[in-house]
Amino acid sequence: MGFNNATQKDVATKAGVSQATVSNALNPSSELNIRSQTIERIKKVAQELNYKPNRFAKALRTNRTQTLACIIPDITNPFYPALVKGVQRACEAADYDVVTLNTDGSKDREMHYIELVKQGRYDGLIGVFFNLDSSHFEELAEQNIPVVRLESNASSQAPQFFDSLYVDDESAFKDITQLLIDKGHTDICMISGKGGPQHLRVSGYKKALTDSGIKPFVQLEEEFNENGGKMALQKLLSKRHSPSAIVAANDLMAIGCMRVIKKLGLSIPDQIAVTGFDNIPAAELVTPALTTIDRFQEDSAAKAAKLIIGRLNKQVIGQGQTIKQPYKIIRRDSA
Amino acid sequence: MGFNNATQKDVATKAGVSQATVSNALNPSSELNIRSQTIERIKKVAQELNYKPNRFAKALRTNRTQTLACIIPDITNPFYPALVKGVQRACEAADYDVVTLNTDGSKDREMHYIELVKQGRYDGLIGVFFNLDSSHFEELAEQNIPVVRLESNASSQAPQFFDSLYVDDESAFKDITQLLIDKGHTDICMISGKGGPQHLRVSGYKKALTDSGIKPFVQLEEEFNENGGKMALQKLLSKRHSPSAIVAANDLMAIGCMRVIKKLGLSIPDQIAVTGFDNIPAAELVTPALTTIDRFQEDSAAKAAKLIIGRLNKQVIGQGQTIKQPYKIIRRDSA
DNA sequence: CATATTTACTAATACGAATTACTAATACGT
DNA sequence: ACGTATTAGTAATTCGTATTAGTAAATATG
Repeated sequence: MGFNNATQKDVATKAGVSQATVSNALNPSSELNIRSQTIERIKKVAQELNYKPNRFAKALRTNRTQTLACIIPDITNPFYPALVKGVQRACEAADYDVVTLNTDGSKDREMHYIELVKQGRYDGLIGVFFNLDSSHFEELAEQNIPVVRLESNASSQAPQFFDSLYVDDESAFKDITQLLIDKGHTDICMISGKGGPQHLRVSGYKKALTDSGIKPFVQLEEEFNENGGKMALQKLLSKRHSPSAIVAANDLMAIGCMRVIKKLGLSIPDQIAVTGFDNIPAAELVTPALTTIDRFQEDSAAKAAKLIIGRLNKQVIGQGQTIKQPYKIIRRDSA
Repeated sequence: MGFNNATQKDVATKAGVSQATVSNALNPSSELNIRSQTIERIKKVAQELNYKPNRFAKALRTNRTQTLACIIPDITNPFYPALVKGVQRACEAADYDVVTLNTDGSKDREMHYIELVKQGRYDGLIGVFFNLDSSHFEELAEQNIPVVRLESNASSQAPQFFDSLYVDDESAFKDITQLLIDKGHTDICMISGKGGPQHLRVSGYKKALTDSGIKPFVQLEEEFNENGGKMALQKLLSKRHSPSAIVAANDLMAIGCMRVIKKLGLSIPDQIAVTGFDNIPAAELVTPALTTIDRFQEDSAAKAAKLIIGRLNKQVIGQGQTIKQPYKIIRRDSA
């Protein structure tokens, strides 16, 4: 298992200096004086021997693991791969490893992974949490372990133990509902799951309607996936006549809902228009292609990772920030 | 950064023994004799102090990192999340971390990551490689770093430097083509990308046709994604009259192809039937739902991870194995 | 009963890098 | 010319664990 790796000692011997000097020469942060020609010589030898610092020795000494945790509900949920990729991209550039952990959206698992981070297994974490509030991150903050949460609203309470990148879901849903209103729809319903951020989406939908004097109708469902979308629409139709447009809380629900509409022989968007949220890959593959909202997951996540690394390098300091991220309506054929 | 973690020394002091004894008591693999009551006492104290071994110290000493690399082309390709999840599931159970690395399908990046593994950064690797052959894994084998490749055919040449889990693509495509034949199709074309495993898929398709005396027609395209599917079908239709069925080399190509068919106003499957391969999540979301082949990615990948861990624990020894994995035709509405 | 063996541990060291404390040589100020 | 800085390094120690080499006491053997 992993032999033949040159160590600082090997470099030192070949360059005719001590191990300490190699360490200092290669870590320019050091305060010690070394002649620049010596530094050059050492660097050259290091290159010749293909010296790569042993990150475990380094971690042991410095308490820095060069590894970040990326904690998400479920990598097989099509919303998350782009997020993970953004984190990986930013981390690769800085030679950080990233370990992706799935919580399944359960509080126990969210707390379990936080625990691992507290134990110093990772230098920082980027995460999407459904069940934790600010206080769960206090100890992490005390230990100086930076955290970025990717969220759906501005988490406002001070003290802020973490950085927060959020998309203004309420405003996004107000916008997409407005899009439907502008297209002349006067009967617009919403289907949504019951989970965390979803009430903001509902409230955005309602705000747009109130401004236009349209009466809201919201059908909630436990699951917020494709099946939830199917169920919600069926319940909705059993309660009232069919609306001219449906705002779904996310793409998966929208797609489930489209399935039911098509099965009923109704046309999309002519008889019922449908909108989603997330712009998952399948959104442009379904028929008709789904009108939805992109949250630029990959870029936001990359930004999150850079922020963490910035804090680890003391380039970013001070209180946790709450930073709004952009979104964009993607007009396709379903509305 | 990660203080307040109890060490073996702390446990030793509190239990009134030496650090070495703690180490030995907690690592039952050791050959030393320790009274079982002493072991119990140490374990109890360890629990009280919430002792967690420092995995970097451990890694430094043992050259074992408790981390596996999972090397794939692209986490945002819908085929891979399930695979990654399978690996994560198996690794979590054994307290291994998994670092997921994206190669973008490029040879440079594939080799780059192999290099990292050689440096001892990970204990083993599970990977999908498009551009590497057996010889690239020889050094890894010499260093006793176990490798499992997830492949599309039995890689046969001895000496076998790695384990291989493969799905018999040729046979799968023979089967799905046969399904179309059995449904009465007599004009079946195939669209495919040019990349690695795809020629086996083409040859499976051809074999089925030859047995039935139908003339094959294959349209190749550079990209093997949705766009590749679109392009391939357009080229195909510019060269010959439209077939009654199309076998696509994967789901993404099938979906692209379906888009073109629908745009032409032809019905699926009545005028043209379409089949895919992979059973990505979008396959059941498109309209009509795609008939395709499931490769049980998640389970295979979990098996791969367990195999790696088995080798690391010396529970599995000997030459690399080549193990066939199951597949299953998923009949939906597109064929 | 004297010696060999086993039992149950401890002391010392190693892993590779970072860091603290030290030293030898040169330069500087008065 | 003498004491003080500065320069350019080195030696020794540390991080937490695993392991090798002991050791002291208890037990077995002839």
